Amino acid sequence: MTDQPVRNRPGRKRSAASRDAILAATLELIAEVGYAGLTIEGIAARSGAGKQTVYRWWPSKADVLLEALATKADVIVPVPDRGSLVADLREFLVDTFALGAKQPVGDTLRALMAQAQVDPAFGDRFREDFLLRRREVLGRLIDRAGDRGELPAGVSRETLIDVVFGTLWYRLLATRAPLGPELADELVALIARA
Amino acid sequence: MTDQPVRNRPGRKRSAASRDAILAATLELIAEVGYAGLTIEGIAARSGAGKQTVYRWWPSKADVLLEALATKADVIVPVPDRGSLVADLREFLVDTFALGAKQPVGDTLRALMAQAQVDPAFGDRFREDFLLRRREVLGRLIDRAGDRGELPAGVSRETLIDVVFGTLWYRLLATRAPLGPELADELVALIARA
Amino acid sequence: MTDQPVRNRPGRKRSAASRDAILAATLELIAEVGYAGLTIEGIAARSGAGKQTVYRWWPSKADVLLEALATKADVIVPVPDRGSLVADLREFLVDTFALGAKQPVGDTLRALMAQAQVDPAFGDRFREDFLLRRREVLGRLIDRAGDRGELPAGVSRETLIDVVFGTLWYRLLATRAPLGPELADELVALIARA
Amino acid sequence: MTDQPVRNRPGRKRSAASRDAILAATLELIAEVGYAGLTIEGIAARSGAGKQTVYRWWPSKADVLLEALATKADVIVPVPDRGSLVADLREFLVDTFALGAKQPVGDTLRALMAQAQVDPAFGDRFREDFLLRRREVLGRLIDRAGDRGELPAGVSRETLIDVVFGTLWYRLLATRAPLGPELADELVALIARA
DNA sequence: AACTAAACGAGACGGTACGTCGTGTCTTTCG
DNA sequence: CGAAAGACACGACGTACCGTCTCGTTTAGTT
Repeated sequence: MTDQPVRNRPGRKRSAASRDAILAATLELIAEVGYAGLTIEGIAARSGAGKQTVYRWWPSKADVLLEALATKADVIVPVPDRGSLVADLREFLVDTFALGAKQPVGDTLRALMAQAQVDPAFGDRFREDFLLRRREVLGRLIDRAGDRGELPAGVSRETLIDVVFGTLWYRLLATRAPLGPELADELVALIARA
Repeated sequence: MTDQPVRNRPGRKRSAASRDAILAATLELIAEVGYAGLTIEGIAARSGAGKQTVYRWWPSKADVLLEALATKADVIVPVPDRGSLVADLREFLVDTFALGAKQPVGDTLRALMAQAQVDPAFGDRFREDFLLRRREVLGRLIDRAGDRGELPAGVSRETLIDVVFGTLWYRLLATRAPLGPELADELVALIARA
Repeated sequence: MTDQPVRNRPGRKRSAASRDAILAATLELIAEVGYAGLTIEGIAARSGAGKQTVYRWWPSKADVLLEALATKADVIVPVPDRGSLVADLREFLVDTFALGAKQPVGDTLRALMAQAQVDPAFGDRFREDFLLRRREVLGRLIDRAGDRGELPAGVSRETLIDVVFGTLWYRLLATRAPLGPELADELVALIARA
Repeated sequence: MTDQPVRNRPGRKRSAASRDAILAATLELIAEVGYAGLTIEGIAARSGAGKQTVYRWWPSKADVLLEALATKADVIVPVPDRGSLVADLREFLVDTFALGAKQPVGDTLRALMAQAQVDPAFGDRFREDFLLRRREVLGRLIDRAGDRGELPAGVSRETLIDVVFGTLWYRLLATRAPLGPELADELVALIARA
């Protein structure tokens, strides 16, 4: 995720043990002290690595966390074609909500989105490496519905995606209301009915 | 915003001059150095106040910023009844988008939402003092539409609000795509058509 | 000790209750938290007085302490004439050591001497109001011995005083060895034998 | 003075440049602003070191000052045997007084003795690292005189040391009278005559 | 096998900001 | 009008992390 070596440089190779220990320590710490209490100093201490080793491979604590998250829950899951927008969208939403409703995952996502606001460079990486990949999945689903003529008029593909993810993120970030299947049903109703 | 004394306590009264200088300095600094570069130390120095004075009245820099924002753009604006959901909602969205599209306001909102994720106590205050007030305004508009029978079936009042604000915030936080009248039209189409 | 009124000024008179409460609180606090932990803030809080009231009457916490000490143990005690330097000096030393050996008195004296080094203005007041008065008492005793021809040659009156008080203070400040009658005997021996 | 390395610990070594800069800055500052005006903040700023670096190696500003003093005037100077108590003691006193009469040295000593009263832990270090070493030097001189039978009866070795240093310190701390060779003569007379 | 290069743990370094404490001044209200 | 209460500007405190920089050690190629 951080580099594509290919070559054959001399010198000691990157230690997979360190990498794993760092990512594991990060996940432990985020659960124990929260994102605000997470520090590179703490990650290094907990993992038994030196600070330099962390800085060598990740530009910020948010990037460590992003990679740690990726090791847990992979971001790209193909969506099988269930034959209709209603069925496809419902399945996608129920799966996605289930993931976000898991406490540690939801907390991490909130922290990363927060950091993306404060650190623009990380924001770009977060968009690229996470948000856009998720949009693509939903996008393919919507394109299939478009081919079937199931989409509402007057609303662009991109805006539809914004509405779906917007509602999801708004619940996560703002109201912190539960993400359940009822919300999935309502969103499906809103989009399919239009 | 912090207290409603009514009191007759002895002792020197809170200095309005200090309060104003602090809020003004905060707005200057957020424009100059951004939220990440904003510090209580810096606010105190720029405003000519002591750090203690800031800490006495606000629990965090985000709270200062929230109050500073409130002095600039008041949060509650009544929405006149234009006779139909389409007209009401479009006007509300265009006005709201126009505010959020202003660079300093949008930046500040993003920073506050970010901080709300990281600092749960501030999160509660932000919800209470800002987010819920905005929801109320939209809620009244939707209730009027409900009375007229203009609302889509199968979607609750709260979820409708989530969809509208969710899309708005998602654009602000995630895609950073422009908030223009076209988006307003699409949202109106989606909701009114359903 | 700080002022000699005589006057007929208008306005409310100085509150003796406040003065006493402040001095009493000071003695309590010095015992509880030591000189370093003693603050004007704390004295005011403990005594129920306002900080301003303390500042109005004493220039520093050391001055409060000096006056509090004076209320406890009066500084000038006449020394009866026992007929010889040996007897006079021994009595003076035993009495003086007994006072300094009392834990709170010794601690306070050490603190005041320390403060006198750090704050030159207080140093002058301490010398004037305390140290010189003590020297005078010993000086009179030595003068009587001089009249009797009991003093060693080659050592001035002032230097003799320096030697006696120097040894006393050095034990207090530096070695913190006990101040007992044996030391009195040795000093008497040294001076009378010479 | 703070540690006995010998070690083979990993990690970057202590920077001698920082140490020297800190001690030098301390001596400059004590001359410019006095002990009360001396702050760790100021020492760090003047020396170009970080505050943490100062705190890492010294527990208080007094300890920095003590070590800075030790780099300037070494504390242990052997006293040559001049053949008699009178000669030895006079030389010791004249040398010692000359040192203490130097304005910055005297000021620093006064400040350290003051701090030793206020901060008991530093008091122990001051006694151990400075006062006792000086006592040893004088002690050896007195032991030589004892071997020659030159000491007054009825006065212990330790008390003799107390008398000499007591008089010296009392002049420094209390009367602030000059430390000149006349005082040396008088002390020699007092002790040798007894 | 010797050499070179990089990664590693450890930890000191110059910094910045933190949140708190005490100072001495001021303003307000009460008795 | 004195004295309480308490807000204020100021400045230093000691701490926590930041991100960088040596150290000495370990691990891989490359000669």
